[in-house]
Amino acid sequence: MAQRVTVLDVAKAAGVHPSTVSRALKPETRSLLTDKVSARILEVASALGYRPNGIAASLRTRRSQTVGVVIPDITNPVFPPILSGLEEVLDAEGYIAMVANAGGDAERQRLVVDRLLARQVDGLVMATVARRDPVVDFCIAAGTPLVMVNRAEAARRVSSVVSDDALGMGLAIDHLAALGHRRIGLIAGPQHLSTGLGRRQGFTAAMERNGLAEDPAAVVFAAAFARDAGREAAGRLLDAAPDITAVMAANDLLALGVYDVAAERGLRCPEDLSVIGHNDMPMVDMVSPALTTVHIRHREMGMQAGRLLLSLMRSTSQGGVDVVLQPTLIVRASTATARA
Amino acid sequence: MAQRVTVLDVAKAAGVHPSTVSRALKPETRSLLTDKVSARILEVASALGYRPNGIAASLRTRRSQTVGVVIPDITNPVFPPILSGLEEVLDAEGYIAMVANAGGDAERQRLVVDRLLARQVDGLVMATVARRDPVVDFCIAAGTPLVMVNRAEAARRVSSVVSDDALGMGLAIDHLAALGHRRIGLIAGPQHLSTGLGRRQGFTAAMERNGLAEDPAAVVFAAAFARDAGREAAGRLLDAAPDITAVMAANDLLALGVYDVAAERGLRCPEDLSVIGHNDMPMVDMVSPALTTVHIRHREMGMQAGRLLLSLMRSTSQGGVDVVLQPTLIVRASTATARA
DNA sequence: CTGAAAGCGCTTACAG
DNA sequence: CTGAAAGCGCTTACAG
Repeated sequence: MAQRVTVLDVAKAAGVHPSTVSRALKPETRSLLTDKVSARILEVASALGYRPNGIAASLRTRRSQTVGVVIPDITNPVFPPILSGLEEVLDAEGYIAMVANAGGDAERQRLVVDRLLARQVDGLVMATVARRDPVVDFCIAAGTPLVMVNRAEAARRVSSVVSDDALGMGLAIDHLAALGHRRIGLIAGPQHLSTGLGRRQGFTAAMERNGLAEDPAAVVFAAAFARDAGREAAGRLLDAAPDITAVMAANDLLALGVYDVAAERGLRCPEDLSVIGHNDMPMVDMVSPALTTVHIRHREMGMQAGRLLLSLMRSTSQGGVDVVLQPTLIVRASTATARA
Repeated sequence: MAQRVTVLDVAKAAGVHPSTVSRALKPETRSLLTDKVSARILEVASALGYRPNGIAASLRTRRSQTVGVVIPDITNPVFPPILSGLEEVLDAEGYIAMVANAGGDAERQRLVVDRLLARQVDGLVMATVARRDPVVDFCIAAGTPLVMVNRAEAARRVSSVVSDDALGMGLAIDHLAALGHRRIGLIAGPQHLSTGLGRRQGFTAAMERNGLAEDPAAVVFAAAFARDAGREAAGRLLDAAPDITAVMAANDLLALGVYDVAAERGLRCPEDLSVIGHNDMPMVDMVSPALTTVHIRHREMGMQAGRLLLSLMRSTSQGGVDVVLQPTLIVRASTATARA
């Protein structure tokens, strides 16, 4: 109802030309006008309850002031803080986020991106990316400014913000080694995701650096970064390598799966088995035992992604930038001296 | 780059008028055309990589196929499942969600809504609403289809989807009463929110129904639905009413605050003190002891809100509908027989 | 069944 | 410093 007032109405009421109204309304061009004129226009506009139609402006300027964000599962607790940081940065510059919960399926993701592009988003943030990802090809072909967050693709063609997975695993393994653990199992994540691969490689490197032998039987792959997948993998791991004294999980949900299996089998944590996670997602300080884990600043990740995208959208930067955040180790109650 | 192709280009390439292209592209109007013509147009369009400009279409049709979602804090675990359900429903009908993390401040919320309206959203979902909320007045004045989710306003002017707070509290108190608890404390939430007020009223009604005396000293108000506020309130509660054998918390985060204080004071849960939460947010099954709580189907809540908004946007319904979801009680390890 | 015209509401070179 | 004109890319009555 209210949205019937247009620049033309304001112009008429103020006795000026529509173009003058337009100029009065944006702070950048307001200085072109006499103070008296712009003051009158502003007054009339607010009296009439005028609200500029952003769609019309977008069509004319070819900039929608809108950014598309593609997320695999908003329900995964790592994403909300990323989104929150991203929005804070974007919002300050007048951008609004179109958030799409796209799931893990590439076909569906492509459809979602297509819809976002049809909506003329000025930029795209993808949190869904696999190491080789056809959806990325699709985005690149569209020529829209693009940033990946949390995960990167193998062929580093696009700017990204990720955590230093090797560093994180290094901190964790150093901690276990210092506690006297020698036989450490790994529950690795999906290897088609950069986090899955990077953390597994980081594990191997850190074991080597600590002079520990990596037992092939003690490296097990989870089908997904999820608690039930962790449960399943933990079962396999403890069957194949019952002598391990510690389990490194590629993320916190997998670590919770380890908790489940340990409880089932009567293994006490940390007395019989130390467990480390990755992410430091909300609430893992409250589980029992409180989880030792690699802390990633997800909010900061989102903010950095926002800044990167902003500079891309303004052509301030050419892209090809990888921002790598340094994680830290949070020692809690799930790790202890290795059992004899 | 790709986005240079327009209806005009397609029309020229296909040897028809732009309006014919437009008709060929939408399934609804396609039947107006000869199969041969529309087939050729579709072919040419895809060959040229044509993607309709949604902004231009929106300007013309005055429908943006876009919905604004205002959330106080996406980082609060109740909201992601709501969002997920909402998007699923909206997405199926071709709508995209603009999600704004607006915080708790009314001034800022109004600004966010203003921006969403400027972007010409076809509808609005608010998860931020207080019992009396100036932002709602603002939205109503704008005349945009509006649905509230999770919380409702006092003066039921707008359609909403909420949980039956009285029922939830009833289930919880019945459970405690059955376990022999007579002196039950309440950590109530903020009373300016419908959930805070409704749960407190539900508590009182349920105590009465069970023939239990409500001790005024044993009802304490938390400043916010947050863990630290719960901690602070739990301290006050246990000081004022040290003889209580159970604490009912108005949500899970408050319940976790109770856990913190109980641990500090050497009270064992559930042996010395039973605790019940509200929401059944993710991970509360993993805390120690696993939290007994009132389960709300947040995803369903989002889906219902989506359907309500859809019918409002299509003028299929007049609004004024309140959808109330029935919660269930999930009994876990934080409640037990009352101590002697 | 298809075309020609108008217009959604804004902004921005171009004049003056 | 302000106005007049054109056009962003689409859709939809209106003709024929």
